[in-house]
Parts: sequence; C-alpha cells; structure tokens
Amino acid sequence: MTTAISKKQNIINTAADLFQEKGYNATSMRDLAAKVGLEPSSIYSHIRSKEDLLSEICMSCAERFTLGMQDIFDQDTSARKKVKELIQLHLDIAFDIPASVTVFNDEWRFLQEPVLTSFLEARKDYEKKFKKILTEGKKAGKFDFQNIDIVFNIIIKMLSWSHTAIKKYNRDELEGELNSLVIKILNK
Amino acid sequence: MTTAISKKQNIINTAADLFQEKGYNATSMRDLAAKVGLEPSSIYSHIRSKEDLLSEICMSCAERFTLGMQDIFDQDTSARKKVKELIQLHLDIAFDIPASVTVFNDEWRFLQEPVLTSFLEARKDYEKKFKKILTEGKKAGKFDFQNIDIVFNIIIKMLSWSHTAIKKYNRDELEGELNSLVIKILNK
DNA sequence: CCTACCGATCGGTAGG
DNA sequence: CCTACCGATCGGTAGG
Repeated sequence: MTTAISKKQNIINTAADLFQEKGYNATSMRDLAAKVGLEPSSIYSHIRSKEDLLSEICMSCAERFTLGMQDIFDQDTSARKKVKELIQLHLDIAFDIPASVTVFNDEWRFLQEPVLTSFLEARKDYEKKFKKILTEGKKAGKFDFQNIDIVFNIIIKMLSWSHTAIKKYNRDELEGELNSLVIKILNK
Repeated sequence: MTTAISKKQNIINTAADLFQEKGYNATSMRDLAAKVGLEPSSIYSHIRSKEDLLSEICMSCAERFTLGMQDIFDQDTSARKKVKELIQLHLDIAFDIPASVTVFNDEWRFLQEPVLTSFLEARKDYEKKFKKILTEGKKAGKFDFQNIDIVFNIIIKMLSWSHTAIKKYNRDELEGELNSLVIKILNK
C-alpha cells in the first residue's frame, strides 16, 4: 500500500516536471510513461486520466495556499506582519514544490469541470482574504493605495514571479527584496 | 494583392484570438479554419504552417516593443520620463493588439528554432536597454534599488499584467496607477 | 504491469 | 479554395 501510494505520487511529481517543461497539452502520456519507466498503458493502473494528473497537481497546490492563508488570516497581528508572512508562504511553497507551483500558475486554465470551478472558488477566496488584509492595513493607516484590485493583482504577480526566480537567487535574498518591494508599494 | 494580404492578416489575427483563448497547442487548424470560414486545407494557401502563425504573431509583437524601446532609449530626457514612456508603450501595444500581446507573453515558448533564438535575442536586447535606463536613473540619484535584475523582472511582470487588465479598466486609470506604482518601487 | 490495439484527431499534401 | 486523403500521434481500453 505504501508502495502503491508512493508510485502514484512519483507519477504525479514526474507529470508536474513535464507539464512545467513542455506545458500540459504538449506533454503526452507516452512522454510521462517513458520518464517513469513504464509502458504507456501501465500508467493507468495508478491514475485515471491525464486530466486527473493536472487536477491533482493544481488542487494540492491550491490547498497549500488555502491552508497557509487561513493560518495567516486568523492571526492576531498587524497587516504588515501578515503580508510578510504571505510572502514567506509563497516562497515556502515555491521552494518545496517548484514544478507544481509553476503548473498551478501557468496550466490551471486547462482544468476541466467540475474541478475548474473548485479551483476558481479557492482562488477567489484567497483573493478575498488577501484584499481584506490590505484593507485592514489601510484602515489602520499603515498602507496607502488607490485601487485595491490593481494593487492586489500586482502584488500577486510579483509573488508568482518569485516562484520562477528561486533557481537564480537564494531564499534570503529573494525574501528580503520581495519584502522591501511589496512594502514600498503599500507605503505612502 | 491587397485582398491576399488582408486575408492572410485576417487569418493571423484570428489565430491570435484562438491561441489566446485556448492556447497554441490546444488550438487546431480545423478550429482556425472554421472561424475564418474556410475548409482546413484552404488555410495553407495563405500561410505555410501552424508554426508560422505563432512566429508571425510573436515576432511582429516583438518588433513593436523593439522599435518602441529604441525610440525611448534614444531620447534626451530623464530616466523617469523614459520609464513613463515605457509604461505608455506597453499600454499602447496592449490596447492595439490585445490578443497578440497575450500570445506573445504566454505562448512564445512554443516557438521553434530558428525563430526562437531571434525572439530571445530581441527580448534580451529589450531587457538590456530597460536596465540601462534604470541604472541611469540610479546614477542620477533619482531611482533607488538593490538588485536591478529583481526590480526589472518585477516591473516587467507588472507591465505584462496590465496587458490582461485592459478589459477591466480604462486606459487613463490603468496608466495612472501603473505610473504611481512603478515610481514607488523605484523611489527611495 | 505488459502486449496488442482502438477510434479520434492532428498538421499537412495532392490534385484539380 | 475545395474534395479527398495521408501518416503520425493522441488518450485510453481489453485482456491477461
């Protein structure tokens, strides 16, 4: 049983590598089979479909963001501290599962229903909480910005970019720069 | 002759719409044919291959950025003015050819050689000039930042995000916010 | 987990 | 610009 689970997980992880490298649509199940050392048909003893692989990758990644956000959101700390922890969350996930988070960012639009709807709901919830933290900081007189939607989107883009930057920089340098740049955006 | 050119351009523009909507790999030549009102094989009287369509879209977009950057780079004005004009350049292109610029951003990695190399060279040149402008501003004491590579990438990500934001905001609002946020990042 | 195989769809060509 | 068609490849199944 342990072997079965870890074999399945190995297939999913390898799929994440391939989806990141070639994109979901340009990756064939034959590519994947070759890379895990199985005949193409044998893959289907472990997973149901190519579609399921993408769902698994995107939703497990979404769950990490959802749980991480919930933790931070519920803390009894300042908005600035929460933003700092959100940056840490993004970097934790990026350093832990770099391929998955890239697939999560770039290939989610190929998800099929009903998974697509769950995915978008999780995203929406993440966005709502993030914006509440920003608004909290503004009300406390700590943050200043005009259009919260634009500011949110730009910060999210900065954080998503950092997912791809982890090969070029070390963790501390990247975290320091991101903290400084995000704070610059949120200050007066 | 005019008809031939505009028919070809119509096919390219429709391809850009489809590549944006479904992604390059998930778009079939049959999808494209149906949307332009031709039989699949008739497409090939106007273009050589699916690959050529992507090249055409990406390279014509790259050219707009290259020419626009050259103009701005050569100006005898302050770095701050140049950055302001770069933001305008991105928005001009985004409002003019929204589908193409999205394909340019998201699908360029499916370009084949030798076009891929040209594309990457154009990008690299754009990056070099952009960084020189940032450095110029820093030397003049107008900009302040630590890591130029990180700052460049984050500004580029902000500008690329704006390409997708043109449906939600009007031009002036978006330009104003971008100016203000980019300047915040570059100020002390 | 493999051999053998399926129907569907792909990008593209021949020939008119 | 169309009809007719090609070889290649796709995701996936049957059966053991």
